[in-house]
Amino acid sequence: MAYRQGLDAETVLQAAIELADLQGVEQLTLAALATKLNIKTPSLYNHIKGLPDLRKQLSRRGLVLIKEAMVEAVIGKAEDDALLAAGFAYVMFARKQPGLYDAISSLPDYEDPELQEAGSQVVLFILRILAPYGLSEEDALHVVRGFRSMVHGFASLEHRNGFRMELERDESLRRLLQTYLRGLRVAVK
Amino acid sequence: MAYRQGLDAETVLQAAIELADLQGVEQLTLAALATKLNIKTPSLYNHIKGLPDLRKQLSRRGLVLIKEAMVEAVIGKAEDDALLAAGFAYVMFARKQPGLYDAISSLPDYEDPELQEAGSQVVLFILRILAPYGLSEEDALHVVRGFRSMVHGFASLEHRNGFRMELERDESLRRLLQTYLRGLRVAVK
DNA sequence: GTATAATAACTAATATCATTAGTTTTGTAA
DNA sequence: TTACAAAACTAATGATATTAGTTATTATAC
Repeated sequence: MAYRQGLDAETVLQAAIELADLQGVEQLTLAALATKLNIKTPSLYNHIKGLPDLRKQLSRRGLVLIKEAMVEAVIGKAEDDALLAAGFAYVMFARKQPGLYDAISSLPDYEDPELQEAGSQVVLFILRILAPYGLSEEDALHVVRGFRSMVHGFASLEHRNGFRMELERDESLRRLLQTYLRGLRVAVK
Repeated sequence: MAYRQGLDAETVLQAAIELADLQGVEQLTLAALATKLNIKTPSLYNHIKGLPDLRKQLSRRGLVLIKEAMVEAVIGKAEDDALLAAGFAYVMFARKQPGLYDAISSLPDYEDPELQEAGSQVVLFILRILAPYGLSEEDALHVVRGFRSMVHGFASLEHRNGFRMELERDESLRRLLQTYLRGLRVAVK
C-alpha cells in the first residue's frame, strides 16, 4: 500500500460513523475501521487518540447533528407545532443514523466538557422554543427534561425493537407529544 | 483451590448482577466475574453459555424485577395515582440497580423469545392499570408506548448524567408524568 | 533546489478478552 | 466399590486495543 493516502481525522470520523450506522456502535472496532480505510490498525492512532476518544467524537457529532436537524425542522413553526416538529426530527434522526444516535445515548458519562457543550446547545434550543409559553425558568427546565425524556425514550425503545405490537409508531409518537403538550396547556403547575 | 465449591447458575447470575451494578454492564467481563467467584474464566462455561447469554439473562432478570417493583408500588392505588407510582418505581429501580437496568436497555435486540415474554409482562401490567380509563385497545397501546418512553427516557438520561442543571429530578419526573396524565384526561383523542 | 523536520504509514510486540478442547478431580448413584 | 456425570482445571487460539520503534513521504526552511 502506498504511504500517505491523505487520510485525516474527519475522514476517519466519517468512516466510523458509517460503520456505526451499519452495524451498531458496539461493533465499531478499530480493526474494522482500519480495514475499511485500507490501513493497519495502529495507523489510526495518527488521527484518533483511541477507541474511547473516537466514541466521544461520535457522540459529539451526533449531538451537533441532531440539534441541527431539529433547528431545521422548526423553521416557520412555533409553540406546539414547533415542539412536535422538533420531537419528530429527533426521532427521525435516530432512525436515519442509528449508530450515531447510539453513540449519543450509550455514553458512559457526560463528564467531558465538549460533550457538555454540545448537550447544552440542545437544551438551549428547546428552551428557545419554549419561550413563547411564558414559563418560569424553573418550569421551563422541567419541561425540557420532560421533552428530552419522551423523545429519547421513544427513539431508544424503537431502536431496540422494543415496540412489537402492530401499531403505527409515528402515531404513537404524535400522541405522546400531543398529550403532553395538551397537559401543559391545561394547568401551568 | 478446592474443586467443587458448589457454584450454580443462580449464584453466577447474582455475582454478575453485582458486578454490573457496581461498574456498569460494559465493564462486566467474564474475567472479572471469574475472579469474583474465585474460579478461572473457562469454568464459568459450566454455568453459562457465554457472555452474550449472560447478558441476556441479566436483561431477563431485570425485566422481571422491574415489573415486580411496579406491581408492588401500585398496591392499593388506581388510575393516575397508580401510573405515577409505577413510573416512580420504574425510575427508582433504574437508580438502585443501574447495571441491571442497563442490561435491559442496552440490548442489541429483543429477538429472543424469553426476553419478549418478560417484556410482554411489563406491557400487560401497564395495560391493566389503564383498564379503568376505558380506552380502546389501540388507544391503550399507544399510551403504553408513551408511558414506557417517558420512564425509560428519564431513567436513561438520568443514568448518563444527562440532567446537569441544579433542579430536583424527582420533581421533573413527577411533572412529566402528571402533565401527560392531565393531557390524557382532557381529550380522549 | 536541497536539507531538515514533521507526519503518516508501517511492523513487531504486549496485554486483555472470550472461547474451545482436553484433562483432572470430585460427588453421586448404581 | 465402581462408574459416570459434573465442575473445576490447564493449555491454546483468535480477536482486540494499545504502545514502541521504524520507514517513507510530504512540507517547510534556508
